[in-house]
Amino acid sequence: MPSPSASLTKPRKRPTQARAQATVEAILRASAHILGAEGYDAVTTNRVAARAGVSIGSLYQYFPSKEAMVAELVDRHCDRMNGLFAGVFMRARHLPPRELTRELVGAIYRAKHEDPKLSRALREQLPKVGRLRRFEESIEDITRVVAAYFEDNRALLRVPCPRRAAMYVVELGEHLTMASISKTPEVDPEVAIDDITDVIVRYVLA
Amino acid sequence: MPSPSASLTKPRKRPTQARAQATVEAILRASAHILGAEGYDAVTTNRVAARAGVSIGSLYQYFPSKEAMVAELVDRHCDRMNGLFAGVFMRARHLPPRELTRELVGAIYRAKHEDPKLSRALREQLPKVGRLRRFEESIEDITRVVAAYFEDNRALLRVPCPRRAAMYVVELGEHLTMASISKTPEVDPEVAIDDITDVIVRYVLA
Amino acid sequence: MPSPSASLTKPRKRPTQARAQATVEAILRASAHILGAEGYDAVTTNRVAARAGVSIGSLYQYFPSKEAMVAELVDRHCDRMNGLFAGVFMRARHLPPRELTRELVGAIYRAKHEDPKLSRALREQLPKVGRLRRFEESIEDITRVVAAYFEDNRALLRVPCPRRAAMYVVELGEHLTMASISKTPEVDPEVAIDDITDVIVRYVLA
Amino acid sequence: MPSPSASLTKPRKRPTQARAQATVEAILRASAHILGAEGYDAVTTNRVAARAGVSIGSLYQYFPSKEAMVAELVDRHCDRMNGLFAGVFMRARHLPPRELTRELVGAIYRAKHEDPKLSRALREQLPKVGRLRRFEESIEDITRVVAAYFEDNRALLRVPCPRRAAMYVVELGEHLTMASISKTPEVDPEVAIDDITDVIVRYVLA
DNA sequence: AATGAATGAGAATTCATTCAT
DNA sequence: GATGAATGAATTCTCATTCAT
Repeated sequence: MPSPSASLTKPRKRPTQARAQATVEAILRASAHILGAEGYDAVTTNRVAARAGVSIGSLYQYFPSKEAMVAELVDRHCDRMNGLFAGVFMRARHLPPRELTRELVGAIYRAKHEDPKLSRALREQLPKVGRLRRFEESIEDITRVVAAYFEDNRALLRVPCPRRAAMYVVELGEHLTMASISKTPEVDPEVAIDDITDVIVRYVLA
Repeated sequence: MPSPSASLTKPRKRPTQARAQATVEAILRASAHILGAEGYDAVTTNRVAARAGVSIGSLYQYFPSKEAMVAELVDRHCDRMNGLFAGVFMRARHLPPRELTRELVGAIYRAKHEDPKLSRALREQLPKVGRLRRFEESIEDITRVVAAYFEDNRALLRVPCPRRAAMYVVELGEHLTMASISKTPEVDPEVAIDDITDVIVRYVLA
Repeated sequence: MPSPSASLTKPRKRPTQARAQATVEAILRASAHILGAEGYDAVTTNRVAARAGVSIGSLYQYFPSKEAMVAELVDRHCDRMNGLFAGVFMRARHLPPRELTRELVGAIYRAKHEDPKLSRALREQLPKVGRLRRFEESIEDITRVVAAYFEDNRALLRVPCPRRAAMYVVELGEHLTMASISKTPEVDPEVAIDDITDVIVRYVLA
Repeated sequence: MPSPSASLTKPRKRPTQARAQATVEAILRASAHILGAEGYDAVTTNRVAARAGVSIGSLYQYFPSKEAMVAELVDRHCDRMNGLFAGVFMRARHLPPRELTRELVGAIYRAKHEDPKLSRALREQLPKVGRLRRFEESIEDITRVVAAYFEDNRALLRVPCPRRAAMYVVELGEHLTMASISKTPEVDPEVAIDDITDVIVRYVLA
């Protein structure tokens, strides 16, 4: 029995057979490709189905709408980023602040760097796809983690308000990685990561 | 100044020009309103014409396409921002770097503050292709000005590459003002401007 | 400014030009034809537009949905029937009961007889088209008129409850005309009208 | 009766048949439910299969098409109604006409009363083509029985044409029961049955 | 026999744009 | 110039039905 709160962007059915799983993956891969290469408006359900080598009907078996399909892409992307952040933070939390920061920025940077245009498109289509709230929540989660870290390490901190500093830092980390990847993908990642780390660290540390 | 005895029924300028101007303004105002309030997808030519109190035919009299219409909006916005930036920069370029930065951030902040939603839509929702790329180009213009300033004042600079530093600084100024206005509108503008200035200055200055 | 309560079946715009009026009529004529000849499922917007010699876009200029289009057909039909009933009742209310009844039945019968299949389809598609309520209200109106007449002429009445008698009579008049027209369109209208009148009169009159 | 010593693990009938029967019943029950509750348009083969707890493949194992499935529903309903009518008619055919009529109306009334919405949907919402015409045919069958009775009892008859009288009477019985059940469910069934009987008898009998 | 994944024709609807008046 | 009626390609989505496993 499906949940009564089934939303418009909730996947339609859990594919159980391997074949179905493959279909879903093919669809998502096709969406991602078109979205990255030509932008959201080029993502039409028929094109996605065609590129996935699947009938349009199959697409709608698994996704109730075009938005749901892209939302799934967004969800996976967010999950991946959140997981990455949490994982690196766990592993590196006892490093000195600069190194910790560099690890975090580096992880995010490299993840987005794999497909800059897709990352950007995903970020931009959040509102259309009803995932803005979810994304903001995950940003807030991260901000909370950072703020807690700042509270615990006030001695290192240059700025007075840990809460607001955390917000700036997260905003800044998110945005500068994105901007750097979109606008200067040719710059050596290590250099870009250094720069972004630098912006953050200089602002925050005593 | 025309003679005061000119017939009251004879308009001073060719009426067509004055009326045409009014029509164009009404159209752009309507586009801007819809764009800010409901986003780019809601900006349809028919709706714009309706809201502007103008027939769809007239809209196409003045704009050859929807893209041209929105491009005009973008152009004006960019012209205004660039003018603002250039003006403040001219006036304040001999202030100490921190004050100069603060002036610039403040100007941008206040300009965006007038219509946060429109500013945001203009920045985030427009397709990044064709004439609508103008926004990005205008950012690049500003970046060039900043980079030139950095080149001229290398002595003050902490970071090695003025070009890249300029990019980070502009992105950061752009984005943090927007984020601050949208996400923490309750914070005193002066405080927000101070913080953003701080982020920039700490990063850049020796 | 359109009414804020604009419903899904409310026509989209009042056509003002003669050409537009002609378009609307052509669309409605085409709908009516297909509905009568092949039933509701055959009424597709594209077919209607094609048959009306009009583009699909034009159809949607005037009707926000397929339902709205058929609803307009229903509305016109109901208006016509109500008007007919009211008109005949006014004109014939002082005739002896049997003649009055015959006039009313005859008017309805002849109106429906013009296009039996269309009348039937219209009647059957009321729920799908969101006009059930409206139809029922107009039946209730008529029932009230009949009930009032019965109250005023209790002496003639055989049955005890004028209210319920009115309901039976209207139900019966509605349905028997419909059934007679659909199932035995070959029977001489005058005979059918006599029969139906007879059913009603025998039941009701002392 | 099979031997009581038959192995308990060996089903008495070929299991396939019993299971198949159960499947068919489940499918028909599901169709009937959806048809009654949400109307014919909501009856989709996939939904029916889901509600029946059966795969769509199985549904097509037992019914070659959607039409066949609904036709089976109609057939059963008609068989039941015709059987009921025939049974009561057999049993009561020698009662005086008024009592006979009352028996028949009562039987129909009670049968429809069991599931008014399904009865109504069956009558009003099904396409009148192909195998689904069966409903109309079944009405015609009943009409023939009534007509035959009228022929055999011309002496009692007030109206000249037994054939047409039969049609009116059946339509009227059908429709007034339905209307009474749907529109005035609060009225005591016995009273409603009396009224309907009265309409019929007054019309027909000398 | 059963399953459920896959199919695809076909339906409704939108919206930038054209053009006759 | 202005108007607004008309256009139709393009898009989303449904649902009866087939078929491989």
